[in-house]
Amino acid sequence: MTNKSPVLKKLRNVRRKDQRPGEILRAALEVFSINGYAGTRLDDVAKRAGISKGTIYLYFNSKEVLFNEMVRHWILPQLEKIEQIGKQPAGSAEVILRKQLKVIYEDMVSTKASCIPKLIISEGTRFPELAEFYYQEVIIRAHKTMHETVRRGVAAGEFRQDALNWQLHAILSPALTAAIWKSVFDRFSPLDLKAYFQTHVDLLLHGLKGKS
Amino acid sequence: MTNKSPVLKKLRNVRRKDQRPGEILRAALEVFSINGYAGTRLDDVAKRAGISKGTIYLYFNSKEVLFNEMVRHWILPQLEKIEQIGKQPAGSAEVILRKQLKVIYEDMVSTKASCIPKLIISEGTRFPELAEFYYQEVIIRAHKTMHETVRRGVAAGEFRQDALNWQLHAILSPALTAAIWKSVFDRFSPLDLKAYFQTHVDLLLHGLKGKS
Amino acid sequence: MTNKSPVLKKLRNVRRKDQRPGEILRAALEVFSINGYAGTRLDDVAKRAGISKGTIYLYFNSKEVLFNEMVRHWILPQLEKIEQIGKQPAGSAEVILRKQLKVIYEDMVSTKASCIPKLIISEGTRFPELAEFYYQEVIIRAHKTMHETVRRGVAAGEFRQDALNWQLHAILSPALTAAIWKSVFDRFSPLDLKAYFQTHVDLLLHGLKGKS
Amino acid sequence: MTNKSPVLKKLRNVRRKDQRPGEILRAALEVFSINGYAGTRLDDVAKRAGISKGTIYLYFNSKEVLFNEMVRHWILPQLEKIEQIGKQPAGSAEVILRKQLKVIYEDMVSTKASCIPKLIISEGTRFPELAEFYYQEVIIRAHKTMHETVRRGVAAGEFRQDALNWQLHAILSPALTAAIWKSVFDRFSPLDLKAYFQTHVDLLLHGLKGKS
DNA sequence: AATGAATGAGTTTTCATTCAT
DNA sequence: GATGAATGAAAACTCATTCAT
Repeated sequence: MTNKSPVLKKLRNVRRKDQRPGEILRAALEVFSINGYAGTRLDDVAKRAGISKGTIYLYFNSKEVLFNEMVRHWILPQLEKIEQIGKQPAGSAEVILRKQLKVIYEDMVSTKASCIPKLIISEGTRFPELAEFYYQEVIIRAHKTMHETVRRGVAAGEFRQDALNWQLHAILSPALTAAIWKSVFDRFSPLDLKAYFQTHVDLLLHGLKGKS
Repeated sequence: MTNKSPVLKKLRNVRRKDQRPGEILRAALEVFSINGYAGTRLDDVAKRAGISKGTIYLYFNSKEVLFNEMVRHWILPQLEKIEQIGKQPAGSAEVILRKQLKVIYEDMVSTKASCIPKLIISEGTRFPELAEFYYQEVIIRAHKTMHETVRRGVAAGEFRQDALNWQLHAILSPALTAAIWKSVFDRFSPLDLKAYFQTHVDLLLHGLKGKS
Repeated sequence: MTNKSPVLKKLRNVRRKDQRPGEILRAALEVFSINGYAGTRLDDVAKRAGISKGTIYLYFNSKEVLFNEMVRHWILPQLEKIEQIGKQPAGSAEVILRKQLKVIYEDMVSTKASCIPKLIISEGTRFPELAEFYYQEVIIRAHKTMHETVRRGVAAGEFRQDALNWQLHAILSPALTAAIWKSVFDRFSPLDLKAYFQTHVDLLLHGLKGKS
Repeated sequence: MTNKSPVLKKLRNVRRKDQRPGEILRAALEVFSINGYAGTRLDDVAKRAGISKGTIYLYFNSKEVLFNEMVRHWILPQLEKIEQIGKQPAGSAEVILRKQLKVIYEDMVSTKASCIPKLIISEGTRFPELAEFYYQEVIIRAHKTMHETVRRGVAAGEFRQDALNWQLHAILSPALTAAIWKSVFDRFSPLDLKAYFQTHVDLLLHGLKGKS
């Protein structure tokens, strides 16, 4: 009966109270990413969170608000990863680039939030601010950081001169494709993420280092 | 009053009759790709096709049937392109690869059907047969064809030995990314498709040809 | 089988199509006036109109729109009566006043729309534009017209001088009270409208004609 | 720290305890009279009373019970006024009538409870017992009392003989109208209650005293 | 073949009521 | 006694589908 102790009860409750929105946001991620915005019933989100439909409305004013806050909530970890990418220690451009790509794969592809890119793609037309937010805060920032690394490599004579002109979409896109593959096609042909990552890095570095 | 002639009417009608499903499929592509399956109202499809909602049901038994047939209809051209890729004439592996990639870009990215990948990604979870169909008939076949080209290049000493181990997702993914970019982010930052394609080919060929 | 004649069918249909909104507005008047705005379920309006819930939305965009248009629709006849009041022929002020009051009673109290005043009173706080519309277009205009008659009577020496200072609410209020009584208390004590009207006219005219 | 003394606390609490229902009934009057029964959320009543929603249920078993008790609570003062009307001292019928009307105006129109008539009108259909209670205990009793005064005036030769036949609605209705006006239209055109009362009395007495 | 009015099942949203603390 | 988080029944509103014309 230890869990009947008033102190413990209070503790448990406080924790629950604070967790509620988080639980909902987690359930929302799972359900929205399977069914999309319009295809998701709040009943299902509630059921997955183990609460009743009405409870959602205690924390989020509408389905649309829930969706928006959910996406932003799960983008945050990606933003933090981007920060890390920028703070790479000194070293050869190649080493830095490898580390940066590794960080991107780890979060964009291997975590719970790996379905975020799919959601942005699916709902970007209906929620343009969300698409723009993702574009500005995740894609562009990641691009900039990695471009800086390429610039350093070129300056050091490590990379080909014309690598500077490369479209950065082309440099990052394998990571995006991996995230999508995990969400959509993995059931038909599971992705060997390690090998895939290796291919990506090889391809990129050979491309960067080869003579123009 | 020429357009009141019974013969002309009939002619016009026959033509119309044949065009009807096509008009609907085109309207459906446009509307579904913007709103997704659940977010699309048949009213909007009808409006865009310039017909009434009931007419859709003369040609398609349900929203779901329409969606499925629509996707398959617009995947067809991609299938045909894939066929062409396989029938590449002899030549250096590099030349063939360039041509193959060009064909893929032309159809997957530059045509009306360029939103199909986005749709497959968005609705693949809800329509798994569709996702599988796309996986088998488009992705796998394109992979196989290109892998054969790589094999030829390796045999001829044109490409690095270990290129055979490369995950083909990584080889094709830039094209997928381009299609998605066009659908989702182009409004924020328009993609320079020519330059993007160039980067992709450079990256790939330098990677393939570089020494292991 | 005469009603299967194509012409008749068409006629019937056209009539129905044009009547639909009117039928809904009638049902809405009946149900809203019993339950008030918030207490009314559109299901009940639909049931009373003999249609389904969805049909209401073919003609009115929301419950609120239906309510507003309903009130305005049923106020129209009152506006027309007001017009008539203003166009009274010459005659002694007393005769004109009697006719004017009769017209008011006939429409405000004896018709289907007699519950409009009750609705305005009940919902005026929540729909201030509606209350103001009724105030401006019904109350004020009726006031002005009758005040003009009083003025004429005073000028002709028929009415007391100080009658001009009378608050017109006090002159019209018995009609309002009668409408309310009909809607609320008639079940407990049915109003003898003829006698009530007689009292009102007597009271008013004795008051107007008595010496100051 | 005096307010931490247990005795004071208890005192304060006792007082609070006794005031609680009254505070709720006051808040309920304000909110119900603005939004009507169905349009009122208990949350709003609680907020206005400065308590939590659950607390209401400590004193009232349901929204319906609260509404009923609230109306009866605020009708009480009107009942007491009616008692006073009946206990008028001797004097001319005119003087008594003036005093009686003054009392009615003072309570029905000038107090916090002046929105009660509007509430009865709005919700009378849904709460027929309430409407009947108001009819029997307020309207009928006021009518009877004033009719007795008229009878006295007629007997004394002070009023016209046929005044006895007058519908009493017509005699009291200006007061009702004033209460309604205050609740609904005052924002568009504020009622000058003194002048309005004067008109009412003038009109009535001239009518009563004029020769038939 | 084509229409579009009508339907009603399904979804979002609200809110009276309960209850653990 | 007081709270306010949680519930779920009920109501507004939507839209795929039908069908009379």
